Amino acid sequence: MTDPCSQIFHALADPTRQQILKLLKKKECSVSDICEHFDVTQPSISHHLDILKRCGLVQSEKRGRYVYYRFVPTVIVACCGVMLGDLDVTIKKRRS
Amino acid sequence: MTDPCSQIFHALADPTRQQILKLLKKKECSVSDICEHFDVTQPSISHHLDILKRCGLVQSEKRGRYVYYRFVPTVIVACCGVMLGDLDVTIKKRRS
DNA sequence: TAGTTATATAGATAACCGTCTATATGAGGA
DNA sequence: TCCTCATATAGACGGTTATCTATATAACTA
Repeated sequence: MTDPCSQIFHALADPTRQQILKLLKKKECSVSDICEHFDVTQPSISHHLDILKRCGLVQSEKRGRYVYYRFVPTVIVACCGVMLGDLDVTIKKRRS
Repeated sequence: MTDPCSQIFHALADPTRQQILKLLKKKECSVSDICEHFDVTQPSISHHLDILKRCGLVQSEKRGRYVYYRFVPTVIVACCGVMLGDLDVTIKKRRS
C-alpha cells in the first residue's frame, strides 16, 4: 500500500476521519476544537490528523500553543481523476 | 464502517482492487481473465470482486460457466461529490 | 521558575483485512 | 451419469489498524 492514491483512499475510509474533514471543510480548527465534536480521546484524534496530514488531505500550522488544521481538497480531486481514468473531471465552487 | 461512502473508499484503498478496476474499465472480464493479470490466487480475486460488488463499484453477470464483471463509475463520482461538499463536480468523456 | 494547558508520542490490545489452502457449488461436455 | 472447468465459500494465519492509558514536549501565565 505504498502508492499515494491507496493511502488517500485508506485515509478517507474511516468515518471519524471523514467527519474531521467535514468539520475542517467549514473552517480551520485546533486539535481541541476537533476533540469537542468526538467521543474519542485526544491522542486518537491526533493520530487521525497525522494520517490525514501524511497524505496531504490536511495542512497544519502552529500558532502559539495551538495547532490549526485545514482541509486541502486538491488530492481528492486528483485521486478521483486517476480512478475515473479516461473521464474528465472538473471541480468548481457551486453557485449558491 | 457501515456507511456506503466508507465502504467505497475502503474498497478503493487496496492496490489489487484498483488494478482490477483499471482492467474492467477497458472491457468486461471473467474471473479467470482477471486472474491471469495477477499474482494472487483465484479465491483471493473472487474475494476482491465480492468487496467491489457489495459497494456497487462493479456489476456481475453469469453467462454459462463464466461470470463477467464490469466497472460502474457512478458510485465514485457520487462519493467524491459527498467528500467535496460545497464544490460542484462534473464528469464528462475526455475529448481525444 | 513552577504550574497549567495543548498537542504529540509510546506501548499495549482487540478487531479487522488480505492472503492462503481446501473444499463446495454449479454448468458444460463426453 | 461422470468428469472437468469456472467460481464461490470456509477456515486459518500473519500483518495492520483504531483505540486506549501513560507520558513527553512545548508554550503560555502567574
